[in-house]
Amino acid sequence: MSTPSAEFALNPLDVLRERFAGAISRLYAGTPGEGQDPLIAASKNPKFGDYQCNAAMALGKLVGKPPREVAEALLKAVEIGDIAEPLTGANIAGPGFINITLRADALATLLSRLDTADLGLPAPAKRERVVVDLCGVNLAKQMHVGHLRSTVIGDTIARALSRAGAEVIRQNHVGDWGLPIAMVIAALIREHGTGDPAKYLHELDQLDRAYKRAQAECKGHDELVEAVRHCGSPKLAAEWEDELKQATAAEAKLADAKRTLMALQNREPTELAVWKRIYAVTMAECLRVAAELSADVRDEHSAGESSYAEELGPVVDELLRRGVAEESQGAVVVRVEGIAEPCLIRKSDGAFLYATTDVCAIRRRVQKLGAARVVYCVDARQSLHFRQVFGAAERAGYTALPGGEKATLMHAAFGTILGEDGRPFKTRTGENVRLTALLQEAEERALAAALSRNPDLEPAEQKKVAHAVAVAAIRYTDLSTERIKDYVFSFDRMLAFEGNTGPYLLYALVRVRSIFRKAAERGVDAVKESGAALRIGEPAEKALALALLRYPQTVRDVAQTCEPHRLCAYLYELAGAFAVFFDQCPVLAAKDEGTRAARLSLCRLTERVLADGLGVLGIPLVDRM
RNA sequence: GCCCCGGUAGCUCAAUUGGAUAGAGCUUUGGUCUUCGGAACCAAAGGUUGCAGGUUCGAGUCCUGCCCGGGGUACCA
Repeated sequence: MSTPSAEFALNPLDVLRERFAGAISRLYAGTPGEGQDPLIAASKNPKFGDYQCNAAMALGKLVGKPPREVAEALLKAVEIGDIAEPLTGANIAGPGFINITLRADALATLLSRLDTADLGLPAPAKRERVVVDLCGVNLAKQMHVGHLRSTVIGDTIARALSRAGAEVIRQNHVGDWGLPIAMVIAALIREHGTGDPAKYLHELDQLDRAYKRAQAECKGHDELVEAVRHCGSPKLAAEWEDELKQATAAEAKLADAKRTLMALQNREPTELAVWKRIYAVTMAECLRVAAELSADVRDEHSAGESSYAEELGPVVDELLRRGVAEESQGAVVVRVEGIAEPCLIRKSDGAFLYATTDVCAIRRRVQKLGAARVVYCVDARQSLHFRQVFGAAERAGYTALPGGEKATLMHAAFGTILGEDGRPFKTRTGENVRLTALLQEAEERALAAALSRNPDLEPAEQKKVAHAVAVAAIRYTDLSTERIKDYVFSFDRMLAFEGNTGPYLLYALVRVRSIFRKAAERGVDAVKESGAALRIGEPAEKALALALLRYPQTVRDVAQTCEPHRLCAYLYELAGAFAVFFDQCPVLAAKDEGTRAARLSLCRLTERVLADGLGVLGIPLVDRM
């Protein structure tokens, strides 16, 4: 996420940072203050100017002079006359803050640099390769609310990285292997025989039911039953007859599942055919749901657990041989510094675990795919698991890139979606809420709300608008707060359309677009005029311009930190700045043609940044709503 | 027990990673508008940032100890 050199910078922060750094190094060469960060920041309060330099306090400490004296020296030494109003003693405030106000013409120049095809985010010469682990579909299960955050946040992080110039490889770590799947396969073969599974298996709902059935059938083996069985009392055994029968049946089913798992691992045609069918049926449905949420998760992003099956044994053996792993209580573990619980990579019965797969995944992603960064967009409850796996991979040397540099592993953890009761979000019957159901209800509500405000909405457009607003509401809610925090799911709040919501941002886009539509109706050549020179006069124009200039760095920050809520907050502020501008600065009815053209340019740029930003959030765009 | 995460206005959340008087939205009250979409804009009201110490020019942010809530804690994924 490199920043452009200040010479071509469009971000005032970059320009000011460079100029003040220059002044500091000239003034304090050879002193402890020489390398002091200029500490340039956008001012929170307009009365402190547009930007501020906060370095004088730290410098004062370093060179043993009063901070205000340092500030005085700084503002005399720094050369920013080309972009800022002249600095005088009046610009020094408080303990030594230097307040800076940009010149209107400089603002226009900077804005024109933003007005390029890439909106200030040119592709860097060296594109960093990043793997984003997202979505996490499970075979034989519908996409439900438990997949929402990984899909939406992961997709947005991937988009931000890509927009900031990274080469992104999305990886859907599909849960397509292991005993649970074997249980389903075993159950299906018992129920339908060994014939072609395509003949009886058509949709995911069948599998969803089969999965639950298989889970239930294999359960029933608890410690109480075990105790009764072993106590040898005929009386107790008679009383517990049903439970014992159930347990015996469950054990048989479980044994069947384990046999099936072995068969699957040996690529037996019957089991493999059922597995393939389950895979096809599941993915067709789940990828369609992902697409409806405008998440870019496609078949080629799938890298299921099954694809690591062949690597597990050799990796564990290798780690044992190299002394990275050790035997412990019959199992194989990798001990990780600073964590009490070791990372378990082979069970005492010889089977592998999900940690084994994840260690192999790191090896593949870094050493084969060449990822300099791997971002895991996974539930925060997996935090310990990833600390263990990252530590194990590190010890194994799997985080070393082919060139020798070390890859960065990051768990972009997110909190839980809660119901109104504060417990994890479920249906009244305790089921997981399906994403299709969620989306459908959101669309119905969105349509009703849209029609109540805009009854003239063309029937042909209604479906598109309802979908865009629903996706905007759902995604924005999920993205707009810090991802580590839990949130309570509420249709009412996300579709309230007032304040900080996805629909509000769409509304801002619709309003700016309607200006151009109106322009066309009135015969104004908006395309030509909006290419006119920018001119910043009114306070509302200036505030909008300052907001626009922050866009590229905001996207880079989101890519760096994997925190989409920063982009949400930015876009909300931009939408707010535009709303004020829209309120106070007539565009088509501007007092003269020059002003109209300049304002059309500002509108065009606002439209482009809003659309681009909404695109990074994965929110579908509309012209009307 | 140990580990991780959270605690900010009545409610939902921010706070540019240590900067000025902690900001938005919702709610409430009042106001703006013969004008490009009122899903708007402006203003008022609302705070011991869980508690107590510490670090320093400066702490919601960092360090220590407590309190409350959630989660995780060796052979499920």
